[in-house]
Amino acid sequence: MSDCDGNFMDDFSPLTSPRIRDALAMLDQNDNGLNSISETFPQTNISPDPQSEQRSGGLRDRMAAKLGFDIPPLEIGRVSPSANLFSNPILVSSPILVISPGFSLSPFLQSPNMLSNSSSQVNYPSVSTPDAPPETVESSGDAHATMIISNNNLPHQPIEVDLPPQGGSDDIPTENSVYITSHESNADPIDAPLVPSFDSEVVSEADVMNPISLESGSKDNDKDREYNQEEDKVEDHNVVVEPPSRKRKSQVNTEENMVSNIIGVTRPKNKTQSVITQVESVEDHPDDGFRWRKYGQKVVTGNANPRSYYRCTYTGCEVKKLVEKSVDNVKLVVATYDGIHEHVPPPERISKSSTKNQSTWVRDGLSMLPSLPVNRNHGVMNRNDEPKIDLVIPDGAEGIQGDKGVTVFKEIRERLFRNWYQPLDGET
DNA sequence: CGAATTTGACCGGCGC
DNA sequence: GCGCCGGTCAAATTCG
Repeated sequence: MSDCDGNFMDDFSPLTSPRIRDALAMLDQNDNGLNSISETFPQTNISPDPQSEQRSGGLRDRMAAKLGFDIPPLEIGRVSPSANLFSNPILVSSPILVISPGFSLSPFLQSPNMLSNSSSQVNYPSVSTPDAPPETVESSGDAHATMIISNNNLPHQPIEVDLPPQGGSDDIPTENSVYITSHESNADPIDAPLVPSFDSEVVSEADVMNPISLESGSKDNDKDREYNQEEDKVEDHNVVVEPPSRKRKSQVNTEENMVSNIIGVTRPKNKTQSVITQVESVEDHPDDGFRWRKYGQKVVTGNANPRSYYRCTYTGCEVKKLVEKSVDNVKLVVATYDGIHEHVPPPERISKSSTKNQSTWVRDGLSMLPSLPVNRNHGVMNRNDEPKIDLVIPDGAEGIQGDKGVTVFKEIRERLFRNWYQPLDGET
């Protein structure tokens, strides 16, 4: 917990790449700071990607049916030569995705394609923005991403987003996609304060790699922490706060705080934010810079590839991670991070990663963006929840250079951690 | 020998 | 009410 108190930002690595900005810019042509997508693209109904028609009958279709919207096909092929986010170098370009609370992640795991690159334009039917074409968001590059926007009040909105031509450096690891669910409205009365209130944020894949220090209500769960004992061997990578593990009858009953998500999985009643990353890798469990302990494995319907369950081994950290290979492409490893790491990666780990694995969060700034401020009470989506993107970091977002060479987007930081971040040197 | 993984059982939610 | 399903537990096993 101590890690969370104030200085976590100093632990972020430099946010050097403009890539995220470009990507974000694609989503929001408004040059006036942060904008709510729900405001910018009210009631949008994205037209199905023509390419998706070519994959009828696939998992994507199943998921589309399940989610209630069409899923654009995955376009894999853009590989960053030096991408080494994970120990496995084969990574795909990564789009940026933010999903509001109430949107189940499970479907994405089963059909990661919907997260991947797609066509070159974003069509936003009914979109009306001062600075952006009503129905189209063009990109400055050739990389694309498909966005699934969830909103409790809007229809599911798959949005394709073009990514800039690797605006960042080549060594920026690129995940195929990142989903971030957030929420805010249903925060648990008890835990809500633990995480700054914020709407969905558009974050780069690197964000997922952040060793972020966020409170996650662990105060109430200290007694539940038993699985981690290695503070100096952190290997975490992504964070999302998850409520205490579901207990059996004989165990502490916290069912009153639980609720089912879209596919019936027990989740915290007030939703939990999660981040889904998709990485092309030959390994079943690519190294993401954090240390995980596997606690289960299971084959789930819709994917012959088993899903593995991991927990962060860091003491007190309750971040969980689900990893499975895409049913459509075994090279794609889809990982869902549930919870927020309340600690920073240990020095040795950072060193190791930067020298051996070249984990991005160590080498480039993107990874050091504040990770998803996930409240254990956020993220769980209900079957009827609608997609929503509450916030898009506009092009030209102000980056802040910290005293440790850390650069973060001020907008993001303030939005995500406004309740407890400490101004960086030179900042007013 | 301690840590990590494996794996079958168990649990609870959801749909029928 | 029952069966299915995803997630978790925990004893056994393997690994370093």
